[in-house]
Amino acid sequence: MKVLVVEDDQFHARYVLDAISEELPEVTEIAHAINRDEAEIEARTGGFEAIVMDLQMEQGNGIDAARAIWAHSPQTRILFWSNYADEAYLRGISQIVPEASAYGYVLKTATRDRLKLALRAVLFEGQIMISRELYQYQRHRQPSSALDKSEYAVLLDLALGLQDKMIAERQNLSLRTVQNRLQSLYDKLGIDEEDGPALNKRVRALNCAIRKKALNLQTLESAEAEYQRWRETQ
Amino acid sequence: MKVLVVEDDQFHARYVLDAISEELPEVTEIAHAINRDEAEIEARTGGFEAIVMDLQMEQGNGIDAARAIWAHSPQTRILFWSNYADEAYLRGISQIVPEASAYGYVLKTATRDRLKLALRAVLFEGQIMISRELYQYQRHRQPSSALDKSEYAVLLDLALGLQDKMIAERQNLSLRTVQNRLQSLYDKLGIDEEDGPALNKRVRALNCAIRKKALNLQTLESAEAEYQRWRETQ
DNA sequence: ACATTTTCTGCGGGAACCCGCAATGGCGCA
DNA sequence: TGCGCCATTGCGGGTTCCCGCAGAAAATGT
Repeated sequence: MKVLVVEDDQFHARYVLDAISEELPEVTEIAHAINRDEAEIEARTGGFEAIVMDLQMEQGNGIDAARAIWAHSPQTRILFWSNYADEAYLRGISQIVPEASAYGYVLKTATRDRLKLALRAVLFEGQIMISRELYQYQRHRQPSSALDKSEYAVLLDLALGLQDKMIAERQNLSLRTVQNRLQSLYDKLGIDEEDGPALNKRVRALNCAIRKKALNLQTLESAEAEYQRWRETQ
Repeated sequence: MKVLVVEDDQFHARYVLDAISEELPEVTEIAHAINRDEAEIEARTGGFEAIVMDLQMEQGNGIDAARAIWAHSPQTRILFWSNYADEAYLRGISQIVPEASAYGYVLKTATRDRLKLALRAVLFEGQIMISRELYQYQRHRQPSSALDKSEYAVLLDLALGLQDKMIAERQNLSLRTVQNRLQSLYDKLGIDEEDGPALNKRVRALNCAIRKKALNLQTLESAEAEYQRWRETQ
């Protein structure tokens, strides 16, 4: 079994490499990439069955790297190993994970035992394994506070700075429907329940989404890139 | 000389501790805190002359911790050791650093030699030392693209979601002047020069500020807390 | 098949926002 | 002192945004 580790922090890289060789004697070869370019080249040419990847890397972000890798070899199992329990990351990943693959999400603050467990479960057994801290965001039939898919899509467009008309065009909705989506977005982000004077709901929504970790810098960058691509074809 | 290291990542903590004992034999005692509470208690009771602190910690952020420490002992020298070269951090720090103290900002990606240099320069010699990657934001007489103090203040209020009238009240400006500030903010963030269809400038400004690292999650949290405090006294 | 609920859509109005124009008032410089 | 420059402020108008109302369309339950 061949495993690739993508991690730019040398200490964390060593830690994972050690954990892998301890927990998975089945692994015959371990490679190590320290940035996105290296990772994609290695993944394309190395024929790895499994990858451990840090989501925060210097150039680009881990989700885009994973998308590229999965586009080329959709059966690759990827364990994401991240500092942050952001809903934004989990949403980004679950949108791109292919049917044929397995993935996991472990926090760097997890114990060594939990990391080892995830390594075995995901890389070797092909299970899906998500850290409990994130699982709350997985609620599909939600308690009214989780964003559904279309609301999240509108949130992304709002975050880009698009106006209602443009969002309607991109989502193939009428203007009024977009405004309804925004309304429920405002509700779910809890914007009106704050007392105090009136706020600019649009900006407040972006602010809250970021503070609640529903969006983060990588999400914004990805959405921006996607929007620019969309605009070329409009 | 007594030094306190505030760092929640065990590997990075060990790295710094090693570097300190190698580079600064003058240090007689090294303590280690792994979160904000520990850091404040240690700093208050330990009588440290110098601190090395990670800006990203689990609870609260490093800047608020530094503010609390400096409020209690303003001569303490603090070397910030961070993963990110965000303008937001530098602005936050330079607003709270007391006259009597010295501080430094080093990236975790810096070489061991540069870290050692910063340790000696800041902790021992009491110099100011800022990583080159960040120094670009220090331009006081700026090439028209850097935000001046009042523009940054308006940016913070905008980011909170305040509307023009409220910003005017908080900054003691007329409505129209706030709008002028917003105008120059939009210019400097480069919002109009994008082709494409019109955007919602307010949201776009927040988006750009975040992508340009002029704001980050910690900034938003701090500004939010400060705003809530202000509202109590209104 | 029918009734009920939910979602989508258009219309209209009040509020907030963006910004051009012009008047005022400080500040430096010759 | 006088002149020009720039920040500040008020006014007005066009645009966008937020949202209540009500009808149309779709989904759901019986």
